[in-house]
Amino acid sequence: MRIATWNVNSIRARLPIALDWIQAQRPDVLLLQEIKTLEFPEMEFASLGYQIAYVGQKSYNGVAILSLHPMQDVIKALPGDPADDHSRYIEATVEGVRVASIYLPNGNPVASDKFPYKLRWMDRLYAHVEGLLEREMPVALGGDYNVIPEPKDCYDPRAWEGDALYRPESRGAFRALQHLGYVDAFRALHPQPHYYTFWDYFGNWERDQGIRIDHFLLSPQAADRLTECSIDREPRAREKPSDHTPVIVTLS
DNA sequence: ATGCCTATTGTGAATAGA
Repeated sequence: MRIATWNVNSIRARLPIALDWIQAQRPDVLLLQEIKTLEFPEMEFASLGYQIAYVGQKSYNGVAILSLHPMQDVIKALPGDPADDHSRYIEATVEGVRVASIYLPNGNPVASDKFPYKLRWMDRLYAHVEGLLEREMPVALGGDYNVIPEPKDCYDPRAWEGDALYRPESRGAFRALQHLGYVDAFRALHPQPHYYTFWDYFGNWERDQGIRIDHFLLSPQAADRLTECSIDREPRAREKPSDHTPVIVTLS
């Protein structure tokens, strides 16, 4: 079973690239973030055989799960704060695997209320995915975590000091998820430094100065089945790309 | 450190991203 995650930075702006990519790769499940619309363009993907569950929002945020197989028990918000109106979390069961599409808050500027919002959101995520472990089933939490886990996950750690993506609180909260028993799938298979999933639009792609912030966290039952995890840089090299590129995980 | 670019809303310039 192949599951991919991709922050597309607007599904409408990315429609040609996304349709090309999904036809070329045919993942069983594709988790999308930042669809940036209230209404997902479902028809185009349905005609390729994909079922779609999503929670949209005007202009900002928005997450989706596209699946070649039926989805069960969809939830469309991260529990823990009914007043949180950002569309940043959706979860479903596909072929016995619990999958989530996560768009974790950026958190910048750190001096604003956005940073405590990010940390509170990570606390809610911790509480929720701790509960998922009790199901003792494979869980794959994919998405844009907006966290650079370690120095080797960026080109120049000094450039990121003090940034919400690299602050000790953010990295600590990500590490806490791992300490619950969730495995960073890409890192487990690729210990080498300088693998990236995001490059800004200011020339960092050309210089290959990126950051690794899109991740799959796997429950023990999913990690036992982990055979492959890769970053597909091809969509980032195209015309009018997203600033993120897909990560694909394979479970036996 | 900031925002060189991109996207959205909506039709000009502000907001957000990371």
